[in-house]
Amino acid sequence: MLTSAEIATHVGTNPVVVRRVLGRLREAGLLISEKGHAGGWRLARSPEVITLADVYIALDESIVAAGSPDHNLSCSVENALHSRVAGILQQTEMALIEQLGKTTIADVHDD
Amino acid sequence: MLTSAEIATHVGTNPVVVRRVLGRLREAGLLISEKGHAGGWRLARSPEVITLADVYIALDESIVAAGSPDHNLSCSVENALHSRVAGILQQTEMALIEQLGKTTIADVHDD
DNA sequence: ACAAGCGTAACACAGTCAGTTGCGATACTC
DNA sequence: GAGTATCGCAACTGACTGTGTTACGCTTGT
Repeated sequence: MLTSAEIATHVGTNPVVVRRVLGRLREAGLLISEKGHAGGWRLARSPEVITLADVYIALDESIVAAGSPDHNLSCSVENALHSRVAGILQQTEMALIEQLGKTTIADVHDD
Repeated sequence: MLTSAEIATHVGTNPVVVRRVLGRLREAGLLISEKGHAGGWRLARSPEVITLADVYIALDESIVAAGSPDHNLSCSVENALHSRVAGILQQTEMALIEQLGKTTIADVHDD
């Protein structure tokens, strides 16, 4: 069980920033936070069953993202380009998630 | 042969912005710009042999990029995490480029 | 009651990017 | 040679974003 302040000190930032990020992981069910005296943060599940993909998805990063096609755009070339690129990006994102899914928190910790 | 002003009007932006972007494609050898009266922009090669990967690389996007590992960081877990993630991202980026390489400008144009 | 912790809102600050203006250099036309 | 159209580039602005910070309320254990 670690407090926001401890984590913040360790990574060189501010407790509020830590709570902002970890809060999203809590919403996703990856972490549990406890309030009050002796509160703090801990993993919601065993580190062996949390993958980097879980974290990536929880943070909703979508590094590889295609914005919506800006409907009603008159240029057919622009449309065609967007379709193709969007397809490729989606495919790439799935590949990324698949790769991230192969590494667990425990794997990283044991290196 | 199109001028920056024509292209800018078409995509709804400013000629200078167009020149900024297309200038990078020119540096990469994908486009040729001609100065003076009746100048403008044209493809440096046939659209059949320019791929989306060429454009992606020319623009140096690196959508999927891992910053340098911030050398000399004391936390071994952080190090291990960075190594693994960087590897996955690099692999993903290569896959993206490979996919982009399968589509040429001509392909997009003919849709 | 008090202290320690999270949750959240509000604000400041720096960085980034599109947009804009201005000006010089180049090349074509007359 | 004068005029005009174009690119090349630098400088400035404004919007947006992300981090950091402060402040305050709520929860929990001693």
